[in-house]
Amino acid sequence: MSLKTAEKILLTARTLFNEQGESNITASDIALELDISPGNLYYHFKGKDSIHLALFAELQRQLVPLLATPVDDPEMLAEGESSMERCWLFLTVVLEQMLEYRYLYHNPPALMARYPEIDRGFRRLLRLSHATCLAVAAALLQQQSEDLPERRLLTLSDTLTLNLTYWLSYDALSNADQRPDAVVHRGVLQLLATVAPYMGQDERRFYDECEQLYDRMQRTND
Amino acid sequence: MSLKTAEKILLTARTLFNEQGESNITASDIALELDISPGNLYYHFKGKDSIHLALFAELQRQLVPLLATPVDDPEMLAEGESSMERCWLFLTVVLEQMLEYRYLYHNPPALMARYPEIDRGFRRLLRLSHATCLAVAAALLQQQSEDLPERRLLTLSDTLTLNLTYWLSYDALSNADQRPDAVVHRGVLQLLATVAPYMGQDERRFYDECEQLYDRMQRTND
DNA sequence: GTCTATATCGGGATAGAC
DNA sequence: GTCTATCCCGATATAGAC
Repeated sequence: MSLKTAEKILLTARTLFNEQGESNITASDIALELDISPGNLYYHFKGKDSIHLALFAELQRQLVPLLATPVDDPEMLAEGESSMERCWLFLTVVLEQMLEYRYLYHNPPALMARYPEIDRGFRRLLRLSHATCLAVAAALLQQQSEDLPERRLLTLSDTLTLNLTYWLSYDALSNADQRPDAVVHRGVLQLLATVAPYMGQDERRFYDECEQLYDRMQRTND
Repeated sequence: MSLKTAEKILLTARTLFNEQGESNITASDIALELDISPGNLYYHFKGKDSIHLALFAELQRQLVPLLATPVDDPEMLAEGESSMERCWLFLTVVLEQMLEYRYLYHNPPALMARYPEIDRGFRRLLRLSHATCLAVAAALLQQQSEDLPERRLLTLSDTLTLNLTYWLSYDALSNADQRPDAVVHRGVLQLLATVAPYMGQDERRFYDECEQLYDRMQRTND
């Protein structure tokens, strides 16, 4: 715990937001959890507002370059025979990153309404996600004999983006009983499942293996 | 405007919640909008809490029977040749109903954290939606030669449920520029698109027609 | 049923000592 | 940098007159 106070505040705030929901946490709660005084917190950040902006800036710094990778360099996912493995890994990393800031994905409109900056940023993030999903879909389908019409590919990317964006919320609501540490795996599987029906034999086989692997993981839970 | 005050309060609250976000509206805002005093509002409802519970009860009263229809009576969607038309209509009605209470879907965790009753109810609603989506998928795929393995059908229902639940939020974020009155149509199309790759020739043709119809609608917007 | 007036409470924010 | 003490304000909630 050699973090500076400012950093500790951001980390604690993020954790509390994730665990109890952003709207249920006050500046004093954060100070209390950290065993510092509210006054001290206000010395570092001018209230919840500037904490929120700082956290969102953090998320952008980490997620934007990550999401942009396959857009800037389509070869990254597509080349070789193992596009499936690459996509699987890539989506895992993305979802794990999102998980760290999941409070944001649980309730975008609330923050967007309060902070125009977050509003613009989140929409930008969503557009980027769409481009990323398009790249993922293209990589997975590249070895198909007949390729999808442009229109279909865009609709598929829409579905992928929606699933990616809201998976953490949906899973929290519907799979409360299952292993919480497998949220990310379930999410990746869900995304791959969306593309699965379009895939050829090889890719399908890999997907089936993932499915079985996941089922085995689930069983060890009982 | 022959509604009783209590009913007017619920209607106004719901409208304001939908337009400006639940967390940004206070009890006084509702009173102000209605041109009644805050005291009067508190005579009818003991604060925002009881308004929220009343609104959620309303939603349940309307949505539960609707979602349950195809679960209780699978023939409703499946019989005849026109299962596609029936599903299309059914999903339209469901989404329109959800649209009336969209503030809830924009931010489930916030309300669920505050009201255990809504927490239980929303999870119940989600389970029911899943069953409903399963029935819809089954109806659309009934005329397939080879039928989907159980596992795949469940995953598909998961995708449909997620898309149904979060479509209104996603559309509000990403399609702000497009016709707002077509949210529901876009949503239905999105849901059908998810099932499309599994469908046979006839169903596919109907879906393609929907797609073209929608595109024409969009163009009249310019 | 509806109003006005008022009490209460909690979170946001600042001043000034250490 | 950190603390204590305090102020401010908006939202919730109640009392009592009409």
